[in-house]
Amino acid sequence: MGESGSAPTMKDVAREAGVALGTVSKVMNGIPVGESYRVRVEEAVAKLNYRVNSYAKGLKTNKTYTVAVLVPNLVSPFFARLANSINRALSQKKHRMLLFATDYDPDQEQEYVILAEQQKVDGIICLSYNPELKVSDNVPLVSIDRYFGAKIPCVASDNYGGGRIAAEKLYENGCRNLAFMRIGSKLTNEPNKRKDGFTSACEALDIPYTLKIVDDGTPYSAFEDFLREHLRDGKLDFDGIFCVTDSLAYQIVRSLRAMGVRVPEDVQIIGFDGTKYFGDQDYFCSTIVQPLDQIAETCVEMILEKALSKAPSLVCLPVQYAYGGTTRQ
Amino acid sequence: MGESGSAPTMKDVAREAGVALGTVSKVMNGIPVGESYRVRVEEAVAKLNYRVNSYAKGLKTNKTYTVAVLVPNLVSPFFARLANSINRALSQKKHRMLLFATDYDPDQEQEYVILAEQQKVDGIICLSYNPELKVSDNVPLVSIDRYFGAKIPCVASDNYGGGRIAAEKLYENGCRNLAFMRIGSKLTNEPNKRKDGFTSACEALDIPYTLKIVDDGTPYSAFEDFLREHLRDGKLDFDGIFCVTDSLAYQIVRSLRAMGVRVPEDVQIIGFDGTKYFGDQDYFCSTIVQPLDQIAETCVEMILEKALSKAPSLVCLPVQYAYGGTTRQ
DNA sequence: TTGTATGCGTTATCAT
DNA sequence: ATGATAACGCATACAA
Repeated sequence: MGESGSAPTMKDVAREAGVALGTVSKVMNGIPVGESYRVRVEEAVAKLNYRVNSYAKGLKTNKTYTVAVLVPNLVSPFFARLANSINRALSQKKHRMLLFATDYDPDQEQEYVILAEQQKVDGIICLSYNPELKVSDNVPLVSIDRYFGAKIPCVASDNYGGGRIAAEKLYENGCRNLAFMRIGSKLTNEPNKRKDGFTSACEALDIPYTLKIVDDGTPYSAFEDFLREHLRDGKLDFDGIFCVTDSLAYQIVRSLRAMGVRVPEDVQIIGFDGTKYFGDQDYFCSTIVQPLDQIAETCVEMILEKALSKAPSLVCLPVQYAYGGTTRQ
Repeated sequence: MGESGSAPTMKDVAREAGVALGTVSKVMNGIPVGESYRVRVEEAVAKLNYRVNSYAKGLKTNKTYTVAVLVPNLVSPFFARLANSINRALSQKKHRMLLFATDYDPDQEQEYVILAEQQKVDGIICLSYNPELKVSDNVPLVSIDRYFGAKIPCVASDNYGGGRIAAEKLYENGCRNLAFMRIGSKLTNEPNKRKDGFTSACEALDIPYTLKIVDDGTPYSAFEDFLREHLRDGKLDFDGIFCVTDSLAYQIVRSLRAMGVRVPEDVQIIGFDGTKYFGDQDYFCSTIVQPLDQIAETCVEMILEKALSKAPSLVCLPVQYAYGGTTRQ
């Protein structure tokens, strides 16, 4: 292309079309120019296969149409779907997505934030596990699921409400003795509210509940031990279990079935997230579905909003119960 | 930051440190300068929280350390894992990933390729469904799973070998009447070779086989009809089935069990991809595992290689059988 | 309406 | 070794 094999520039186009540089710029940006000029420029563009250099443009305009997205990985279906939804939302607004996988590592998160800043992105959307993430205040940042303080807007599902719905649904389905299970960080993030909503609903319904909460890194067998402790004569103490994620719920279902406990006949189980087989088939389990598209769209809108400073500091979006085979219908 | 609220530049740092612009540049790029100068610059950088503007740098150096990755979506576990592996491989080589989801749409693919070119990426890695994708020849492109001709390197699993392994494994496990099932594009992409390897092995083993291949868009029920046609007195004609993907295999297993056919007792099933529950738990089914990390690393190495022109036009990487509960062990 | 000139933040080539 | 200066490709204010 161009003269020498490197990409053609506006100058090449201008020479080819026999017009001035500024005219080419105008045509490329849809600014009206004389009809004949426009045609000649467009022909030259087509002939040379010219592409605007967005680096030069970005340097000049201080706008890159690029947003950095930080998630732990793309292997967990939840993160993958989240990234997918964010990507779609950005794409609709003519923005591109720079994706960083942090692997839950606070140091990497910090490093990627710095990289994103160098990259002069128009904003950063992150699902962070670094409680003391430092970010320059000249780049907009929206957090998902983690409240960083009033200065940084946080978008999350209504985790508290989801916990309530789970308890209420189990109650409605006849359960009278519930359990909540969770493995997770001690960081104060929004998903922790799932438990609070759950216990609050149990208390309102006046039914007993048991909590089994273990720290990150605890082997899964801790849950199996817990289940076994509550198993007497092949019957479980509980008739309903709320698990903090679908992933955990799925494992619990397997363990219970292996122990001879029937799901949902003997015990009903509800997970959280709304994960589906292969992304598009059935739900793994009955679940509280997170509105990922809505979360993504909200994040993107907030990031691209100029007035981020006076955005709400926490946005909670409504969740929904969905049947997935591990509850009575 | 800086003076006015906008990000500080090298000029600001130079003024703050009382040195010349060029000196700051050298420090930022690790080029040796006098010890005292270096310290002063570093202090100024820290004080101002200065970040190199990669757009200015990219404009000057014509190197962006950014690679565009095009996949259909991040919802399918296979694509998500692939993107994850590519991201990791790029990250290790100090490159960033610009992710585009094409939704299988040839027009969008073309559009994103153009966008990537504008973005002056150092290369493009794509898993394309557009047989006539046009790409300027001044930007390196590596294709996954689709052979575009000798000029564009293609990286893929050894799909043919995988098909063979599936047939041989089923035979080894006692199967003597096999079936292959597939839903998929008629485009000539590498995964089509799964069938060829399978049939070739069947013929070598001298065992009969049946093919059920339907076009994209065909409802899944076509497979259930097919199964029912081959069901006599609760027994299936086949004792082994090779499915083109884990996703299909999973559905087939469900259908069969619903029909009262036992898996793996009555019929053994092998899928393809190596997909796991929630990305990190068990395999969905017995499967031919694709070496995603290796595919990703190969793509990245080739893209960052200067001598892409004399790269091999097709690289096939070895696959492996893995037990996942739908075969006899 | 079209053309010209300046500067965005950086690197690199010069003299010094 | 350090400091001044010219590009990189583009947008834009200004002059024609």
